[in-house]
Amino acid sequence: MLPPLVLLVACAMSVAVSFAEFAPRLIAWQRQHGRHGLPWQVDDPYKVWVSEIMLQQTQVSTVLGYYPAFLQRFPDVATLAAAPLDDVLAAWSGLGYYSRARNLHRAAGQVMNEFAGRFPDSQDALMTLCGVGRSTAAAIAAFAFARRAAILDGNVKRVLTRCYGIEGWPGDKAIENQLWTLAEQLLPDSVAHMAAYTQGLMDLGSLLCVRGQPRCGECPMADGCVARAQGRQRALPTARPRKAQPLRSTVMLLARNAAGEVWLQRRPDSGVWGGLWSLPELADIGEAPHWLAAAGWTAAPLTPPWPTVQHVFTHFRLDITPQPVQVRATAGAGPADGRWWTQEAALALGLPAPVRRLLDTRQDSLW
DNA sequence: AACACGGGGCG
DNA sequence: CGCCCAGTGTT
Repeated sequence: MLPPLVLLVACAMSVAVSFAEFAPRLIAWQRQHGRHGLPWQVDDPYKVWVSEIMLQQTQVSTVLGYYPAFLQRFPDVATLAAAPLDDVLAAWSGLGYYSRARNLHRAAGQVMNEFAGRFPDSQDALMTLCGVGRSTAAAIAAFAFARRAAILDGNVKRVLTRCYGIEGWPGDKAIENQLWTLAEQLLPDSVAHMAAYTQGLMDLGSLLCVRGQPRCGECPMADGCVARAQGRQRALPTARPRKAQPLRSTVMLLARNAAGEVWLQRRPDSGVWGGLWSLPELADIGEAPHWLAAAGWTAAPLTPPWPTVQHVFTHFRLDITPQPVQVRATAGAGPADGRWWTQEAALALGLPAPVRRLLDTRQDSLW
């Protein structure tokens, strides 16, 4: 472990890879360590386009299992456009996200009808095709037409946010705009290496700069990576903000009889705390008199509730208002699914964590 | 079980 | 125009 001062100095001195340096480093790395010989790394916009659509949300290794047969069945855009949609869907079978296949078929028709069977060669024109957004259009433009267009997919976002220490969720418009601007600033000056550069970005993001365990030791940007200098690889890109969990609230009835026992009832087998013994729950304190009457109990006037406690689940928060009530129970009375328990016996049961806390002896002073 | 993901759809 | 979704794989 380095002493704090050394870390501080290291942070202060670390400088991100300069914009001018980024592309040359990436291109050199791609030449030596990137992917080569993929079946879509050819000079044919149709083949590039099909691969880019398949590669949306699908890994290279998976696409490799489907691409050759698809290309054999639909060797060019005219064949694809003329084929029945069902044939296209059949060839797509197993790749998932079938809207991509429908869009592919529609876009083939667009190329035939609106572009006379020749793929448009600009990012903007490519974006008019169904299923082709800004990033996919840039990839096709770069690979097939050596256009100076910036891609920005999930892999690239990871590389850029880490290398340049960009904080904030990339789904935010402001952050995404910032990333697009950066992606364009990093493009190589010359159009000559656009394919290697674009492939390099994809490869770096999917081979080294991965989400879980980035292999920084092999990364060409390592010495100029802000995230690495600060040990924040895992913190970038910033995760989507957890949408505020829905807040539910409930009243838990702490009913005690003359013997000091507490009333518990078994919860339904399904749902939260399935099958556990727990306290009776009411949606509102105002229901308490009716609930007690239905139970066949004579109760003392309600005292003020205990302070609300909050319990956090993975998908929601639950505010629990504990309402104590002293009852004079008659034998056999009470809801059918419950019974009286001594405190000791109750605490030996499987209880929801907040219920256990409420029954704990430390709460005795509240009674 | 939660998170991630490019483009489309919807309000 | 901005927010959220569908559908699937990964962690």
